[in-house]
Amino acid sequence: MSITAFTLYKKLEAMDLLQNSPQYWWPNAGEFEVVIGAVLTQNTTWRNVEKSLANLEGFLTLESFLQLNEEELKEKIRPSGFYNQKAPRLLQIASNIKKEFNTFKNFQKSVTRSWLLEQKGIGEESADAILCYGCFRAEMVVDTYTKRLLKSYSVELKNYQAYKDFLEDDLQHHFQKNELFNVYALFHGMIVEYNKCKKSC
DNA sequence: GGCCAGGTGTAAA
DNA sequence: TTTACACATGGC
Repeated sequence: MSITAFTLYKKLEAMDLLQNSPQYWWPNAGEFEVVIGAVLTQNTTWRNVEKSLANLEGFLTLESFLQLNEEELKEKIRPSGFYNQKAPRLLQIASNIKKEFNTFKNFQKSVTRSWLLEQKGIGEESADAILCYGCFRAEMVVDTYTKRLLKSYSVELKNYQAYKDFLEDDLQHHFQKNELFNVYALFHGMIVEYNKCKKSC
């Protein structure tokens, strides 16, 4: 049987999955460290990302992060894997943000999805995670959990954008425009928490 | 011990 | 335009 995005959202909402989560689910949403976390969590558990973020204490703002050299960064993000490629990519991204927008505040206000996708190390999911949780934009994040969950309802689509459209198009009809950021942010969060819960509960 | 995690870039078909 | 593969640590 198939399902709509709105029905799925309501099902997950009724499960009260976010009771122990931050307001917008992603820790420290609206901070530069969301950019770091979005890259570090690629094919990596959040548990391992947390170790790296702890090592980066004091270097989690755009300006302080740019004080690090590549070797220092590699050492600090080692627990979240792929550090040889994530370190140079993160430094390049941070440097480009500084050059293009000067401050993280300006970045939040002005960055576009296509600008993010031009950055090496940021694909579609990371771009949406940064826009949604880092910039408070109404952009739905699609990850492997999302695809897996939809598949269990016989929804299988051809690419990332098709999943994003499937979710956003339906939800736009059920919420006011100013509610969408919150809905998308929590929807993705609930999907991830649902999968964690499925393993441990 | 093997499998997989809140993916992405590149090269080959 | 798809598909295969490298990238790497740590928990279960």
